[in-house]
Amino acid sequence: MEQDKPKYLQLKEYLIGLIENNELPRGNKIPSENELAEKFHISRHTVRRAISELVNEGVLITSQGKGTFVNNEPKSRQNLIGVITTYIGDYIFPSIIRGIDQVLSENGYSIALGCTNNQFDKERQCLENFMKQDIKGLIVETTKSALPNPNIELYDEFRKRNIPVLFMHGSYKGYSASSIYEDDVEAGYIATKHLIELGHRKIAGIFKIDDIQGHARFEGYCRAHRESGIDINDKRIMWFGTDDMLYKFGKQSGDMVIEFLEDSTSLVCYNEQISIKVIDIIREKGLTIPERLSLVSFDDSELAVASEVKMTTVAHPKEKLGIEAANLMLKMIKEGDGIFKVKMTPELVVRNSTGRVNG
Amino acid sequence: MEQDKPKYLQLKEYLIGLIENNELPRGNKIPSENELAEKFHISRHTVRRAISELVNEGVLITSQGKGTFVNNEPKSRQNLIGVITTYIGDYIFPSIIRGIDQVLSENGYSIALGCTNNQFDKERQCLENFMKQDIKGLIVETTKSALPNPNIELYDEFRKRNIPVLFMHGSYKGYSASSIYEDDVEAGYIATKHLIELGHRKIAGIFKIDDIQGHARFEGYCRAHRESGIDINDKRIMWFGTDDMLYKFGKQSGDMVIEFLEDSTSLVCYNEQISIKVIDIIREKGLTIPERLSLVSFDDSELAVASEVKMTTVAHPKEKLGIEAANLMLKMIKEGDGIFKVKMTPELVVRNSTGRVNG
DNA sequence: AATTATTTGTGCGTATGTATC
DNA sequence: AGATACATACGCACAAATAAT
Repeated sequence: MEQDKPKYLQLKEYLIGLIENNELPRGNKIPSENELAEKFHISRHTVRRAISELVNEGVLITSQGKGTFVNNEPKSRQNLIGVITTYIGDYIFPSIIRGIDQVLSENGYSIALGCTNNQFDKERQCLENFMKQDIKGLIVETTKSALPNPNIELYDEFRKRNIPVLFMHGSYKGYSASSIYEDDVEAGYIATKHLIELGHRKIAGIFKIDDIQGHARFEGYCRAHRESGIDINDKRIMWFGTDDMLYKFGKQSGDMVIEFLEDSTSLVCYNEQISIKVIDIIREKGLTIPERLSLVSFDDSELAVASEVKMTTVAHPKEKLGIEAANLMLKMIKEGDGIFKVKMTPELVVRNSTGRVNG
Repeated sequence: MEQDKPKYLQLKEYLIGLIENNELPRGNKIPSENELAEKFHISRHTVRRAISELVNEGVLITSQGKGTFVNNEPKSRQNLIGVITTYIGDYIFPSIIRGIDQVLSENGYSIALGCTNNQFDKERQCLENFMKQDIKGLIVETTKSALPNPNIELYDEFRKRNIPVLFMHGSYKGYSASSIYEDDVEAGYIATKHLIELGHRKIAGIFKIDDIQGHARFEGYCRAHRESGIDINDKRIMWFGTDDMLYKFGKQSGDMVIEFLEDSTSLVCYNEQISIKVIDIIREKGLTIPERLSLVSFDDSELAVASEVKMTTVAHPKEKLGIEAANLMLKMIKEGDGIFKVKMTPELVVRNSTGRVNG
């Protein structure tokens, strides 16, 4: 033997080597304790120690009177990837998960799921749960991504343990990490550009204030305006947050929304859950889309074609984003550290909620 | 000491007892090996064996030169519950998962997710993945539940390992297991009954053929007819499967659907994904709901109120079903074996897709 | 700063028990 | 019944880390 390593460790390595080189195939009997002791001129006690540790690690199985055997099913590898999403009612969530699951399950991984309901304390709970699981990677849809995050230290802890973390839909401000996201600035840009090309100049916008996606889409909205030399009027912008979302677009707020849209000929609307409600409000007032108001939405979910008015919308990559996220995660697991950024390009889907401006 | 158990096992139990009774609080030093050996009149070797096993189990931590200590963070328990769903695009899926997650995360469990896309081979893959994970329980939304299942042996394997299995949305035919489900017969019944009470006698039905839910809703449909002495006409029943679903209700099939509905004044429609498409087809022909056709749907998802016609529908318990499923799972884990059946009652939500029959 | 006692880690030898073939 | 192989158990010696003197 070699070096000054403990003899029982040397024997362990020797046995593992034999198994890995297939000189001791699965299920085979290994030499008896006495044989090993004799061969390496060590005591049987020392042999037993090496074997007992390998048994504990699930590599070997001992059977009194029969012998010691190489375990057929190697250690049950954990192969879990943690996935944290925000508000699971997020209507594009199932597509994303499906994409992730598709890739991961093919590679022998499973998804461990947690949802935050877009609340920091729930996010923390998820992270702490996953910390106890032996996950191999973490994919996180950011919670209230436009705000500073109080759970950064936990994310650091994962990285300290060499567990790669991948953010979806934008990472936290000022926190450097791998991320995969739709190019939301571009999405906001092409949505607005489409309306401008149809002759619209009075373009209202509804955006989400506590998600970075809302900020980005707004930025695209602004860029399209600037590029075309159209001034942006603050009165045409409405912001909403996770908390007042239900209220602001409920039945009781119909008049407020109508008033907000009064002076505009078109609307860039944050997502289809909101768009559906806006369409309802407008229809109830006897107004029509796109004649009275052209509307561009985002995501291209089931809801985009659920209404009689089929929405013109900027399609979110959804399932494809999930697939790419999973592939990137596998790469990160393989290659170890490094910060990756993947940006996915959105596409405009023109249906019949938009038309040339009237008058 | 006692009995004829191996001495090292007796010592292990003694130490575990001390820890559990808090006589050796977390982080404390336990007596040294020599002290224990002396106290119990056993050799130090035997003491070491007991301690080394406890170290391996994560109960103790040894430190050369310092001593042996009770581990502060007891073994990172796995606490994973496997959840298998069918086609994840199932539009009520997010709600169910949210319900499950809500309960499980509060109890320190995480969800391991897999989806089958309603295909048996994918279901098998999920089960095999979970077999390798050390899951504590399994909640399964049945795949093609009306057909015999080729993966029964795998479910048996879980039960052999004392991992409780809970089926959602009906268990497999002829397989006795715990299950939690909406009372779909009742759902079909109250949907049909509602139409009958509005004076309808010519009630068409669209049902899914390869899910047991489709069969059950159809059964309720039949019962309501029988009870009211109305004959069922086979020509008013349309069946569809997972595979021909997209085709049967796509644009190209509009005429076929219209022809199918020609002689009926109302429709009981399997779910809202289908209902939305039927509504579209009808609207394109210039017909109106509920004047020309009253429609009752199932599930009460986002889609039910997405269209201009707000659907009368039988509300699926969704989130509540998820919550109940998770609670039942926790109970099964605690109490061990036993077969539980939980039936949840659906409720009719009357909106404006149904009206009194004309003429 | 060096010494010493304590505690765990490594290693050998031996004996007996028990399951399997 | 006997040989073989693992399981339990005792005793001893020395190494290495730690803490207290």
